[in-house]
Amino acid sequence: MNRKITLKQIAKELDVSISTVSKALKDSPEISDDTKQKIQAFAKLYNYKPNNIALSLKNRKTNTIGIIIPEIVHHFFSKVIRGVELVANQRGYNVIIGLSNESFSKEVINMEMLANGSIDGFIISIAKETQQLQDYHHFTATMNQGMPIVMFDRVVSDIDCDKVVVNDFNGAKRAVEKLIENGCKSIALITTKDYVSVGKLRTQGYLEALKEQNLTPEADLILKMDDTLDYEEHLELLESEIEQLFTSNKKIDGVFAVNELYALSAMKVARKLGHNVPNDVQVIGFTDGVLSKHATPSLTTVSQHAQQMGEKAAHLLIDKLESENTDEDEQHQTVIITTDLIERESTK
Amino acid sequence: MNRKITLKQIAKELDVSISTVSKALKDSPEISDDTKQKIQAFAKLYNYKPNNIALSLKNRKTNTIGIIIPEIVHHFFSKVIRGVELVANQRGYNVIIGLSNESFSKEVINMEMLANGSIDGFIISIAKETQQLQDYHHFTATMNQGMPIVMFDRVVSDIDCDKVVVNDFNGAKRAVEKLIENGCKSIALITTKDYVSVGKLRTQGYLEALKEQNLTPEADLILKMDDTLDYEEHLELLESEIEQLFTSNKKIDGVFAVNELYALSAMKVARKLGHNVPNDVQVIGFTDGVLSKHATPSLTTVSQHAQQMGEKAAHLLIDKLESENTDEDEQHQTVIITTDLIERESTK
DNA sequence: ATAAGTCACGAAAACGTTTTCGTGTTAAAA
DNA sequence: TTTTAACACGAAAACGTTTTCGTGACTTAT
Repeated sequence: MNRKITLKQIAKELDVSISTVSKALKDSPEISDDTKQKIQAFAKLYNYKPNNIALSLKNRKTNTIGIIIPEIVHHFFSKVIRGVELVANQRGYNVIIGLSNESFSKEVINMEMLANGSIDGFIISIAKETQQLQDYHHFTATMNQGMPIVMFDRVVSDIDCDKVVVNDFNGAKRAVEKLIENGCKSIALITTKDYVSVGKLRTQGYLEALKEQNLTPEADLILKMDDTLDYEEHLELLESEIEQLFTSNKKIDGVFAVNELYALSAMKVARKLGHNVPNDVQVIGFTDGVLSKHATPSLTTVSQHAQQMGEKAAHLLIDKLESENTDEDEQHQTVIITTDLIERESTK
Repeated sequence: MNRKITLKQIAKELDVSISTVSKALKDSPEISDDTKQKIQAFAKLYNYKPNNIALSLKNRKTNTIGIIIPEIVHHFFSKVIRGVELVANQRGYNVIIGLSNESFSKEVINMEMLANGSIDGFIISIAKETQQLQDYHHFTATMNQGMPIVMFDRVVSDIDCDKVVVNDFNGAKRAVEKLIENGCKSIALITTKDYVSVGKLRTQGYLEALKEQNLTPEADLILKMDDTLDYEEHLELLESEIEQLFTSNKKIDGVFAVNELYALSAMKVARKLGHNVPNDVQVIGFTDGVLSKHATPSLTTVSQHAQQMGEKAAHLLIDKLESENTDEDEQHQTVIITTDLIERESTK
């Protein structure tokens, strides 16, 4: 077991000073060619690599970014991580993950744990519970310490930082327009309670599309799910709610759902009730998931370009980290990733 | 912008030495109650938290574990990560991720980047390319430096380290037995080329099940996919291969596939060819995915308990990190997670 | 009153780097 | 021959901790 070799050990072996070794390995002109050769050869032989922790301490820079997300077993978030990791790696950074599990306290603890020197900046999508509580002190505290934050997807408008979001409003609007174009007269919406920012925006997009086409929204057609429940575990609850929606509104011929699971369940329930998708009922979901692609019939969805969001967020953060601009009054930007409507078999 | 406060600053403000501050904050009996109170109050006021990097350097311990996986946009791997993160957090560790993207060189680079002091140990599932090349020098090198490794799922038997695997052989065997019990006479296998360790084991399980039931395996019924291709992107290739399998073997009434995508595609093709699942053809897959659960018909699968694997791997690693036992000749263990057959609609 | 012991604190080293600033030696210039 | 400059290297500080050891100032026991 040969522990990693240090400058000090090399110096001792070769009977020179630590400074000399350090400089030699950096090809400093201060050191004679002879000495450099000797030291470099020795270092190579013993596979010397500078200790990252020591460098971090010295430079007060870890070259590591922290990403805090509510959940990792989720196609959208894992794609975002992939994007973040991709550009982070390209630009010489590591990525450390923290899962809030949708819990406010876990989000806070995770951030505090990482903010004490472990990372240079955060990329965050906030927990549902945080959105409900509207307690953002941990964000402001972190930023006050000079640690930049980039929020994505679930952002909070009160906080002034860089953001990467999807145009939820437009994406939803476009989806509903598509349903209308395809002849739907009675379009249901399956969404979340309003405190979830993205759910709210998508709902507004739905309403706007109806309005522009002079259709009057009906409260009966809007199903707001309580998404504090984990419907992955309680599919039957979700399905029974949707079934009720269908049975009490026989004329439904289109469904826009704010996520993949709702959309899929809608298709399932529709089929169960004897409706054909897309002939009797057309369905559009929202997300980047695998389910949409592999469902039968495959699901038309609004694609969020998750990986692109991750890449953009990482670029924004690293740009900020590497700009010497330490002004207090720097400008923050919000990047909007445009959604695409991916047409598949669940629409005509 | 108030940068994080340090011991030195507190010491200066209160006109005591750094040592005194450090001890006071640790409630050392060496320090008088008066001074302790004063210092603790001040520290609390300024929200002092020790700098992790400095601690890491001092203790030569980062309390961070690195996880290297081939791909993160994958239900199995993200569940493993969730498991790792869960116990890591419980036990006071952070998790830093590296994606090999199935590439040997990225795996090596990632490991080298992290091995230079950033982490205390690795949890790894190796890239396909590494499995092909059979070049494991980066693993041995890392371990030689005294950095422990825990491998999971895709492990390499030549390397002596802790491992967490699924009983691929038994899981596959059980699945095929189930098909036989359910009356299948002609069971096809859709698997990968043999260099993928898990694919190989599952294939062996398939063969063993047939053998025990005195069924003779037929080469025609075994489809080995070249999994260097990304079939998520080229579904049609996969499907045409499977279609050929079905058309040249009309009597197929059961399919065992070594992953979710293959199984799903098999169902799709079967349906396309006019077969009913499960009445004409029964299908079983292998994995923990979402697709199986939400497919129509939902897919009977061999569950791998990915999260449990992650948890176990993390425990193994941290146990090793925290055992003072620094003996060279320590024993390594291989933990086998038993699979479960989850019966759904694709089997009778 | 002196020796011994406690108390409360500070100095300094250590973890592994980088970098600034000296400094002794040699070579070139005056 | 003396002054100056270049050269090649080392000492030391710094990043922020923890911890060992030392040491004055008291207190207690003799």
